[in-house]
Amino acid sequence: MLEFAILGLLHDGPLHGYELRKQLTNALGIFRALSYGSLYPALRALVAAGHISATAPEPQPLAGTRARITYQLTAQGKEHFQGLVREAGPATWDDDDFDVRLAFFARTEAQVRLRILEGRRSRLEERLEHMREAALARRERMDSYTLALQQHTEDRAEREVRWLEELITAERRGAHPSGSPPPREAARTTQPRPAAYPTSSDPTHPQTAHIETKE
Amino acid sequence: MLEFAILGLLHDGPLHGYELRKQLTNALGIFRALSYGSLYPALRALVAAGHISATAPEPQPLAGTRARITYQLTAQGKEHFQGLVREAGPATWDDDDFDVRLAFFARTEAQVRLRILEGRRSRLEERLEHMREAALARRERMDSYTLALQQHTEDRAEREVRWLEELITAERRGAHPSGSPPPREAARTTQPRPAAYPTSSDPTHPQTAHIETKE
DNA sequence: ACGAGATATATCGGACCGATATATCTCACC
DNA sequence: GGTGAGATATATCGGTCCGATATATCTCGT
Repeated sequence: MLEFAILGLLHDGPLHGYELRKQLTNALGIFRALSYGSLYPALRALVAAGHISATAPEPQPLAGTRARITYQLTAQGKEHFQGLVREAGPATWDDDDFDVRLAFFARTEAQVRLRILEGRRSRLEERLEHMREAALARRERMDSYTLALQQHTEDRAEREVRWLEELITAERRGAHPSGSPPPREAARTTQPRPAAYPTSSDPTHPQTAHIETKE
Repeated sequence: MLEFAILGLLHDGPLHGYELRKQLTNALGIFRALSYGSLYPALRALVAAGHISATAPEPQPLAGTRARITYQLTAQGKEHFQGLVREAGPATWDDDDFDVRLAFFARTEAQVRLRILEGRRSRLEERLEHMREAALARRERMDSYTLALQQHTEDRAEREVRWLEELITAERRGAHPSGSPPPREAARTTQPRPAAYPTSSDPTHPQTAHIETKE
């Protein structure tokens, strides 16, 4: 996943480790606080694999900075990234992975985008159903804190499902990456927002993805 | 963290590994899908430390199950847990850790509860501020997907802050662990599947980030 | 009688974090 | 002019937890 993110970011131009980390942490918001203990080894591995190339530590550091090593994508790395993008498997529906995938949607084919969004939605719906069952089964023995947490988590999941629904609708309608912007979280100031939920073009159950549910 | 959760759960009575995992994963909702690769080693470590004790694999397995090893809390383990509960440090404000802590609030002193809730709130507020700055700095170069994600994440964080605010208020008012229940997130108890439309039952201000109350 | 599936314990490699060490440069402040 | 806080930058290490996999036993439907 980290390697995927690095390759994705380097599409925008060469970067050195420190800056790369900032982008991944702050800018993209993915990786709450990416550790150098993950980053530098990953960079070395990518160099070893030939997916990126490293410039030797700058001989004459420009004013204001220590010598740095700049990394850039190789042709092979670009290819590898495209391969990874297409491999949108079950792991992709997970919380962290999903965010990273979404961050590089602009470089992802529409077909794959839809698959990821729908996979994520199914995943959340499964989780929700599961949560509700479990909650029902022990609603007696729950202290108020657990209950509060349970409800907040449930609410959050429901919201995300709705958000995904909007993204999916927009996607199907053919909103281009740099064209019209996807919905902005229901801006609940007003605006009834007609037809923002499932509707036509939704045969039955859109996806058959459905990964084996554990327990 | 895992050890903390195990010790916490075992307060309710002895359990064997398989069941313990179910409780941690499904019931408490913490640990999306706790791995046995974490659980069993953790159990052994806890036994070695004397915090829990293990019954030898049942000599005569009752009908219907394979022989199992049952674990129960020792007096020392109980003590250790109390020590951990009081050590509510910065690590506690993190997403996963916070959920686990909250799950055992019923066994946590009011003073510590408040500290955790407020710490969590500050953390979220910092993160929010940081996100907004970063977003502002590169609002030009953001594709629509990144923007959508950014906004959804922001919205989710705002909501959690509001939720925390309610919990904190309730806590200060002195809602006792087994007494009056804390606020329940716009209560919508059960209800099979509340169709996906914007619930406008939000009493608090819809938008407007009132993020000033940092300490 | 047979296989699918739940119950149950266990191990292994790998991904990522958190703390720490290190070096260099800038800038505020006294 | 000296000192120290803080940003920039690379690096390593131990630890925690995940994901896949192996194993054995019992139940139940067909």
